[in-house]
Amino acid sequence: MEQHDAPLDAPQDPPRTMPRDDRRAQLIEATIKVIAKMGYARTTMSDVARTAGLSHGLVNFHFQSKENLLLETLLFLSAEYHANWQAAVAEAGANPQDQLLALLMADFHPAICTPDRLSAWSAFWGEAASRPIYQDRCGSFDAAYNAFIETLCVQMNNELGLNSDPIRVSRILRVTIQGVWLDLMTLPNAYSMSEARATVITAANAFFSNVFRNIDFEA
Amino acid sequence: MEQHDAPLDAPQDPPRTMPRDDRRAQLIEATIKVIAKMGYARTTMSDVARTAGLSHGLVNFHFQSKENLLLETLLFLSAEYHANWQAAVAEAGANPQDQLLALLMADFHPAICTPDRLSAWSAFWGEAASRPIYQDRCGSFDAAYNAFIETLCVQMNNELGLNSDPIRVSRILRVTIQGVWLDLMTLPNAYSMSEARATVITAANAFFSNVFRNIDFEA
Amino acid sequence: MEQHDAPLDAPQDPPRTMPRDDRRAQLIEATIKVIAKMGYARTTMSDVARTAGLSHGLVNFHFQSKENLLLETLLFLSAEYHANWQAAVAEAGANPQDQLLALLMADFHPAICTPDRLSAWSAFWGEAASRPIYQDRCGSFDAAYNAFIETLCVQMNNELGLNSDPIRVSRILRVTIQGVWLDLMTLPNAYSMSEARATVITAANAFFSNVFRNIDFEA
Amino acid sequence: MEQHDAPLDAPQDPPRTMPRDDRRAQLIEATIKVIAKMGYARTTMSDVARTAGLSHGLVNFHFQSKENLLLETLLFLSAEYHANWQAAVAEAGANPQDQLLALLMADFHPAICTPDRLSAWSAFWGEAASRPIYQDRCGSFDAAYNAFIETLCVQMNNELGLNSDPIRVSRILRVTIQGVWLDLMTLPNAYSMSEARATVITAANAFFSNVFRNIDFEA
DNA sequence: GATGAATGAGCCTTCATTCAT
DNA sequence: GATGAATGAAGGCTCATTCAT
Repeated sequence: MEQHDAPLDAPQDPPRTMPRDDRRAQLIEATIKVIAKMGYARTTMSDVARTAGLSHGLVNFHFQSKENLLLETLLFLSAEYHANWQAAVAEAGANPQDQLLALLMADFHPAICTPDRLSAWSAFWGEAASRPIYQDRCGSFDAAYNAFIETLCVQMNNELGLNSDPIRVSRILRVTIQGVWLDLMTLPNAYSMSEARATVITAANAFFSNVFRNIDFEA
Repeated sequence: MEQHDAPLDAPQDPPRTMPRDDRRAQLIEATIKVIAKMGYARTTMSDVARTAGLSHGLVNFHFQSKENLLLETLLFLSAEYHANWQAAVAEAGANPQDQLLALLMADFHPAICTPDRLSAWSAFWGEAASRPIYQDRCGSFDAAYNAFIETLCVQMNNELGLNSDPIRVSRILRVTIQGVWLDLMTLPNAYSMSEARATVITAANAFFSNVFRNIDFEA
Repeated sequence: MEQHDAPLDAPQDPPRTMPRDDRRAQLIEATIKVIAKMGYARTTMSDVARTAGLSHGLVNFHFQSKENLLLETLLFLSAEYHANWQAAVAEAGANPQDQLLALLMADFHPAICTPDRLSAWSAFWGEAASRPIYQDRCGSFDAAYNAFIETLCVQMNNELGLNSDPIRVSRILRVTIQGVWLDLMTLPNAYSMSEARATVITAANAFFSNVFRNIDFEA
Repeated sequence: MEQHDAPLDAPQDPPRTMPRDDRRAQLIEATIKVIAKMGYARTTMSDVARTAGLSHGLVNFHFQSKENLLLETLLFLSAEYHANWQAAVAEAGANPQDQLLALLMADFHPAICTPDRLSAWSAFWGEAASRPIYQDRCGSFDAAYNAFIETLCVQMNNELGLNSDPIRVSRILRVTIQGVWLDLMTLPNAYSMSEARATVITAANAFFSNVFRNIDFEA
């Protein structure tokens, strides 16, 4: 506990004071953990503080209120999610088919698709129905995502000479990912991550002439 | 609401005491309403009692605890859901194609697919991740449902001479319905019930050679 | 449960309706049991009704309130206690020495000195300090008892030519019985009833020249 | 009570926050007062908090539950009782006769023998019969006490050449003190503290050849 | 007389929030 | 910045009491 007299260059000791943003990130990460473990309804400020290894007074200092802490946590998850698929798509190049595959697989990126994050997302979804302020961040995660996957479906149709309804197809792909996520959270004996990926690819293949037939799901 | 000065022959006057099961049903219905409106986390016993027009003591009298009231509510929803699709399938006859259509559309039956029930389901899903006792009732609603839709997919494949993976296809159909439900709850400007049905049919058509191409979604 | 059509002369079946006083006695006996088991603080009307095998509505019907039920229970115990030592003394004849012995042993009469009754007495004592209405019934059980044991001590002094203070001696004998009772209730490994009797006799012998030296404690 | 307009240098102002142990002691003292006044059964957390001049939330903060608060109060009384007679005996020197006198009189020490403490003890005794967890602390207050008074009785017998049963004698002395305490609590018109002391000494004299015949009870 | 559903006051407890140090 | 004691609103639960049947 004692810190006075600490020798210079003791890097393993967490500093007594940290930059604002680091503390905030630390607390948000703790919030995700607690929501995942306890559920939304039974998440308390003390749990969050204890998980972060901080005093509970600090949580209010940095986030003003529990309401705000939870909202900021959702905003963080939402931004992280957005950044993740944006990066994946950017890396995929200009080809719609590559972009769609990148988009579909992005949700299974290990930084995003952790048990804690899946649980936290589920918890926020459950509350969103009665919390207008959560809705536009939870509904489909991300309006830009919806717009983009629709665009891709249109481009795929054009490229492949198909005429399926891109709105419905993109919706099915989106909710399939969502549903697979929920399965991973909820099912007593859930299937593997590879099987989850395979399921999403199976859906995409059904609408786009099997173009993803040679994908390796283990990646 | 007022009853004073009730004219002679006012048969609508609710009896002060009711049979146990009727009161339980009444309280469960109130619980669904409150969860839908307030969300799981902010549902209180007083809300439930007030919504049912009863004293809060009665809720504990019939359900012993809040925990138990919520569990019984989930069990009720689960049983209701199960009974609904079972009835729909039974009515559809022996043809797998008719049975699958009946199954897919059953979830949109007006008795099941009300805003209150959708919201309540969402709320329970959100909690299920951290409540093992909820999981087997929420996971996929219903293990029998999963088994049955898989069987139907196998039969459809046989009949239509297809060889898609029935596990993955049935999973996609299931989560598509789930996802469409969540959309109806969560999206700021959700689409219509017909569009919801159409989306599910679109998914089924993609896997089963368009056999449902002539379905009327408005029914 | 069914009682209709009961053949004449079925004495083993408790009658649907009982005389007032029998029901009251039945409920008081149940109250003693419950207080003994649960303690005063955690005794509830429902416990009493359940122990008596009756509906809890009946308890209020017969006793108007919990407060009154408890008071009447104490009055019953008090009257029973009084009647017991009165009868014992009456049976002992006119000799003060025999009367004192009868009085001291009366408290160990099997009708009085049961675990349930001892516990119930302890519970009422504990409450008496803050309940003026209990005090004169609990303090020394019974003012007549105090007066009588003092009289006996005076008579014993006269007969034996002693001059100990009869007030203090009678007080010591009284509280010794009380204390032995409490021990039987409270001590983890209490001593036997014979040892309890022996202890009281030992006290009496100390003040009255060993006149009770040949008493058989096992009786 | 009022503090507004407090003059400069008002040192009596209680600090808003206190060390944990001080607050605990303060709350235990308040609990004793409330039990004494209301009895065990009607003691509420709010009463305790109000008596201590603190918010009710603080009681749970320091004691977690009512159950625990009451248990810790009993443990405190028990420890206090033990420390009191230990100190009295230590001060009395090595002579068994002096030690026994010190032990018998210790229970009337003004720090121990206050109306509030006597009432609280009575209340706990009353509950102990149905609370195993209270029993070993209430039974005879203190197993060490029992052992010690027995030892003293043996030593007194040896010194005085007597052969009374030390177990029964020590038991009578112990329950006489207990009974006198209960009298002070319970009797409508209880006798004085001096008379209480005199009664105990009278008992001791009866068993030990009047060795305490010259004691001044007023001390 | 007897029943048990219904009521509501009162209690214990939790927990978000404040604030002196 | 950081801490943790302190507050008090709010909620779950118990249980004595009532009352229609």
